[in-house]
Amino acid sequence: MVKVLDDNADDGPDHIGWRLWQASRLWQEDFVAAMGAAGHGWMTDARATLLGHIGRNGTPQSRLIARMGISKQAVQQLVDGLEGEGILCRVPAPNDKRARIIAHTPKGRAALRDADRIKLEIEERYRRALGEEQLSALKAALAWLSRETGGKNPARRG
Amino acid sequence: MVKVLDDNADDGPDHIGWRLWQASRLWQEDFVAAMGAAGHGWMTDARATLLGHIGRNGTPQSRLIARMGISKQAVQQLVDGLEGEGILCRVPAPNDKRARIIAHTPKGRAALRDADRIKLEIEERYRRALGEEQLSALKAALAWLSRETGGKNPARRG
DNA sequence: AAGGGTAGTCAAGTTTCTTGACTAATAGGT
DNA sequence: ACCTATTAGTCAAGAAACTTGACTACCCTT
Repeated sequence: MVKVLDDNADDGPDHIGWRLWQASRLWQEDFVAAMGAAGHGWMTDARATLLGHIGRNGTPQSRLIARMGISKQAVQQLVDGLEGEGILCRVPAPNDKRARIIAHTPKGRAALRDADRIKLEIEERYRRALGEEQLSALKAALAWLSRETGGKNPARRG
Repeated sequence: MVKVLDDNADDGPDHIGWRLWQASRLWQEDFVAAMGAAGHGWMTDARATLLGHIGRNGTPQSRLIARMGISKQAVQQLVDGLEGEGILCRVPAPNDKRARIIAHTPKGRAALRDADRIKLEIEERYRRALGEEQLSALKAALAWLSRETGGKNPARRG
């Protein structure tokens, strides 16, 4: 009879995928919490990700779709929600009557400033703990993973 | 009139949180795809995360809840699903008539073997690309982030 | 002007995770 | 033994973040 011993009783799994998931989740929790504390209670993980892809002068919705690796309908629904919150607005594109530019409202720009500040604060916290060298290595490694494994993500299908 | 120039037209945002999210997502995509190819088409991101927390000899549901940082109902539903797929089963705990041990079925153990292999394959791919040194640095940095920022996660409420 | 690809919308459904309300068993103090 | 608080788990309902499928409107090429 085998002794009933839980072989990962201590601290959970240990493969790199789990660590990535965990770290990502914790970063987002931190970020959303800090944004909430700064008065932007509407912020969520998914919205933060979307907003990160929108430039200061706006970004065509089609480009958001191409970049984010999720379906165009998902992007649309996220934008719908943020439009409803008064953070984003859709303006017609000058060249193409089909296209819309997703841009920040004044309220959105205020949130953007706070978000940028908070991102830097979190990164600074990481830097203090890991040290400049290890943080740089982390960023470099993640950059490779995003580029190499993610480069082939062909905007999905329709 | 400002020139309409999208300031992140090239490759998206660049803060560490986004990189973590991206890397995590790509790992999971790889893993789920490889598991699907190995005949385990029922595998999803969330299920992979849950299964990673279950020891070879089973793990009490309450411990899963404490570890995973999600609500007990979420764990329950995930387990329900995997029980329905024939991957997991709930056996009564010997000491405590309330408790249930979540354990693998034979089918679940087969999946576990494939999962372990695939995790190693993905990690090996990362190792070839990043080199041993950079991969170690990545793992060390992620370990810190999980431990330090995540240690205070008090099993939520509920 | 015709046909094919692109930009976006509408509708409906799935997965994953949430809060709230509940039952049953255990643990501790009196 | 008895009451109470805590712990383990379930049931029900719902929100968030996605998905596929079907559609319209526009652009570009031939």
